[in-house]
Amino acid sequence: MKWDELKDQSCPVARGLSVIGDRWTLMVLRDCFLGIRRFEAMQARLGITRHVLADRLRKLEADGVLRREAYQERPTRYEYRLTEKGKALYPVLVALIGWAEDHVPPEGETAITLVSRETGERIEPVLTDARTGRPITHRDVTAVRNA
Amino acid sequence: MKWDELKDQSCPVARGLSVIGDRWTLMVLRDCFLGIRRFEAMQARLGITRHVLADRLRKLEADGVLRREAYQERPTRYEYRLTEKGKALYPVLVALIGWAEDHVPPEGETAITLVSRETGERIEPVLTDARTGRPITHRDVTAVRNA
DNA sequence: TTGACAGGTTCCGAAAGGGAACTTACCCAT
DNA sequence: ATGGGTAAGTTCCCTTTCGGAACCTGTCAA
Repeated sequence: MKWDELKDQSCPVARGLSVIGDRWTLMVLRDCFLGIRRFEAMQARLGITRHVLADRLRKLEADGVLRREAYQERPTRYEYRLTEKGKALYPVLVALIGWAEDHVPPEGETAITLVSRETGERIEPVLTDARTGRPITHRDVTAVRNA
Repeated sequence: MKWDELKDQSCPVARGLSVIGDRWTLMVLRDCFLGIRRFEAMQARLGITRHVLADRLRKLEADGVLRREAYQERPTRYEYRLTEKGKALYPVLVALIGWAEDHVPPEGETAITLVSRETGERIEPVLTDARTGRPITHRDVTAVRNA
């Protein structure tokens, strides 16, 4: 299978990965959530090559995850902002952070901590079922194939 | 930056992606969660080339996400199973599924639905803070850099 | 001895990625 | 007007990775 055939698959994992499954894409989105909006800043922070960054931003815009907005004229310069669709990816990023914090120990110390904007306290992300309020693990949940 | 330098970074997103940031890795893990354990079966389901699949399985084993277990001798054949570290990735996969279901519409119909193993009812994954029980969105949470 | 099965490995050409320099278009200070 | 700085890309070249298909190994069964 080729990579671009993924988006047409019926599996939601495949469809999701067709957008964010790339090596750099979630790193770009991490920076977006941190408020980084400009090409130069992203390139400097990520260490990604300019060519690849330009390509990823184009794709993310095409997929509706980012939107490009002119922040000055003459010369026209654009910055990249998360759309609602992009902001909806936050739980994916947080789930990944939670896993990495628990299972992929850093060399030195962890750079960021997620805190409540309101109380300033550290948060502990856990995925729950909105209906029952109970945590979701692979033991409680099973996937059924739709007929 | 090269890809394999990522695992040494202080950012948990980078560390997480150093393990599962690859194009195919989460697809492989999806199959693992569905109970697929053998090379041939994965290769047939994923359409990934055998070479890349062998490589990914090796890396996932080296990272402690999968463990290889002999299921027969003469000739020795191995199957791949999720470790606890691997099982802990379930929320990441579910968060991705949730996002894709809401924001990346399929061509036809969605192949799988997550249901409670107990009640059989459809679940609605939502990321919450274990302390307060409240949903986590980018609006409620902010990242602070550790000094 | 031929074939099937399972889990790989090997080979090749094609596509993607890394690194660095170049381009465009403007502003500002000398 | 000349040179330097800023920002967002693009272009070039070379290396790495990927996709596709064939081949290998060990065993059993017909």
